[in-house]
Formats: sequence, structure tokens, C-alpha cells
Amino acid sequence: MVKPPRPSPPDDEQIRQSIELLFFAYRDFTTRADEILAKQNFGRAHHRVVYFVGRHTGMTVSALLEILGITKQSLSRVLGQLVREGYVLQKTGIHDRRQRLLELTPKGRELERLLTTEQRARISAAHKAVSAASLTGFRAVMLGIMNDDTRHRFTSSEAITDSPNRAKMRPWP
Amino acid sequence: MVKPPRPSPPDDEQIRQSIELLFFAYRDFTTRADEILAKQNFGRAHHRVVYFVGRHTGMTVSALLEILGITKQSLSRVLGQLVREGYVLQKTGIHDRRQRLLELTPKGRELERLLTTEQRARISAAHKAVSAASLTGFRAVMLGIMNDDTRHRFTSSEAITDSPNRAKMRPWP
DNA sequence: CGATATATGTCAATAATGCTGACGTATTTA
DNA sequence: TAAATACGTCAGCATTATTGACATATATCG
Repeated sequence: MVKPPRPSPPDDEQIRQSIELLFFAYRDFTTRADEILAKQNFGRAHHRVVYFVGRHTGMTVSALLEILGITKQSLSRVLGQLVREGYVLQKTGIHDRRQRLLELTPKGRELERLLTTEQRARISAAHKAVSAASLTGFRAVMLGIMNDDTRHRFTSSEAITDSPNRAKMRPWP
Repeated sequence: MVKPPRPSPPDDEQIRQSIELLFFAYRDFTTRADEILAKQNFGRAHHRVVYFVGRHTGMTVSALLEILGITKQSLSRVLGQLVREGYVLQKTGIHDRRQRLLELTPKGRELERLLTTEQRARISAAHKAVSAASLTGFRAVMLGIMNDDTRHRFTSSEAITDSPNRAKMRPWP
């Protein structure tokens, strides 16, 4: 007891701080939307579906499952509910008729807007409060935290802003 | 009533990207620990309790509730379970005997280590892959995302490592 | 001292999210 | 034609979180 098993203390402290930044930022980021959802008898899962379907109109169910990282049974309840209540439309795929391509109805877009307005304002304020370099740093660290295969989602196509740092990122142990 | 159906599109794209960075980084950050927890019949809530009690030895139940942002009834089951199974100790407060000060047992510390080892490695790698400036930027943005009152947790007291970088962080508008 | 507030715990009911496992159907591909 | 794929669904179970009501011990105030 006199001798606490310490990892390298200064480094460990920095790491723990980042863990906590992630925890608290995520916690505060989601609470407001959760409150709005509760009033409509929806949950966070509905928000995620509406967000990503809005973001990627015409996406397949599989693509959505991969993004959410859940099973089709779990998605089923939520998606089925959104479809039945007129927030999401399913259209049979043209090239592959087994697919159900997803898109938001006007009602769905309305809900998406309602849910993310506060979140976008929050992020927007955070962006405006820092320098462009800070924003780049934020992105670099977030990309470093996620899995390699998830990272492709940001690094491949056009979406990414940037950053020289990316080149330094190692593949991950 | 409301006017702009569209925010300025380029800006909106950057904001959405940050929202997604937050979502995917958090998702990937938690999955491994969740798997370990599942094997022991524990959930993410147990992880959070063990993490924060380990971080703030001797903390009160109220302090933990405030950090977690949940109700005491929700905490009760999880905390009670951890206490009964010997991961967490409760000691009656000295100055205020109504308080139950929380701390980890050796078994609790072991569990905490098991759960966060992978997470710390993940964050550590992300830190090493970027410049000190990027890290500062990451912190600034994360602090900007969280609520004002949550931010005090990082900006006020000692808990912070320290780092010359800290000095550059602005108090926030 | 007595009233009241605080710190904590507990019981009960309810809801949302997620999982595994087992089937079923339509459609595409080999 | 057989196998693989995309999707859906039913059933059962665990975890996390909620509200509301009530209980106990201790502190503090008038």
C-alpha cells in the first residue's frame, strides 16, 4: 500500500484526461436530443437512424447496420417503427431488388432537423471558438481513436478537410 | 416561422463531419471494453463506476451521480452489485457520517485495469500519432462541445496534468 | 430541542436498447 | 437448380435508465 502501482504517471494522466474529455463531451452532446426524443416516445437509436438515413439518402439496410454496429434484429424494431409511422421510406433497389433503399420522408427530415439543430449549434460554437489548426488537431485525434476500418469513412472520399498529420498516423497495433 | 431551411452548406458539412467523428470515435472506443464486460456479466455502467471511483478515491455517492448524470436508483443496482461482489468499498464519511465514501478494492483495481488497458492503449496511440498542437486542438474542441458547468471539471482544479498547453486554453466565451 | 434538510438506500413499474437463436421469403449468383 | 445474399420477424433475455414513493441516518438551523 505504500507503493502504488503507477504506470508512467504524467503520460497516464494525459491519457485519462482524453478519456474523460471523450466521455463528458459525448454525454453532454447527447442529453438535449435525448430529452426531445423522450417527449415523442423515441430513443437515441431512432435519432441515429434518422440522422444517417438523412445523411446517406438511398442507403441499404446493410450499410446502415454497419454504421450503427448493431444486429439487424435490434435495428428492426426501430426502423420498422420509423417506417410504419411515416418517417422513413423504403424503396426496392433497382439493380438489386432484394435491397430496400432507405430515405427520409418530409416528416422524417423535420424530425432530423428538430433533433440535430441543437447539436449542430453546439458543434458550431465549439468550432468557432478555436483556430483552424485546433480543428485539424481535433480531427486527427478523433481519427486516431477510431478503428482502422472506420477511419476509411473519413479518409477516402472527399469529406475530409485535411491535414498533414494524417500522414503520420500509424496503422495501429 | 423559422427561416433558413439550410444553414450555410459548406459549414454544415464541416459540422456534420465533427458530429460523425464524435459518434464513430466513441463507438469504436467503447466496443472492446463492452465485450470484456459482457463476459463477466457486467455492463458499461459498471465500467463507468469502476473508472471514476478509481480516479477519485473517496468520492461521495452524490459526486458520482453528478458525473454519471443518472438517477440514484439507476446507480443503485450497479453500485450495490459492485459493493456486494467486492469491487468497491464504502466507508462512512468522517466529517459527515451520512456520506458513503467510495473506493476500489484490489479486486476492483484489477477490473479497472482490465477494462481500460485497451482503451488507454488506443488513446495513447492516437496521442503519439499527432503533434502536441493537435492534442491541444483536440482538447479545445472537446471542451467547447461540453456544457459550461462540465468544463469546470477540466479547467479549474488540480486534476489536470499540466502541460504548458493548458495555459493556452482560453476560458471560453 | 425540534423541525427541516441532506445523503443515501430501496421497492415497484415501465421503457428503450441491445443480444442470441431460429425461421422465412425474395432475389441474385454460381 | 443449388447456394448465397438481403432483409424481415418471432421469441426470450439482460442491461440501463426513468419516475414515484418511502425509509433511515445524520446534520443543521431556529
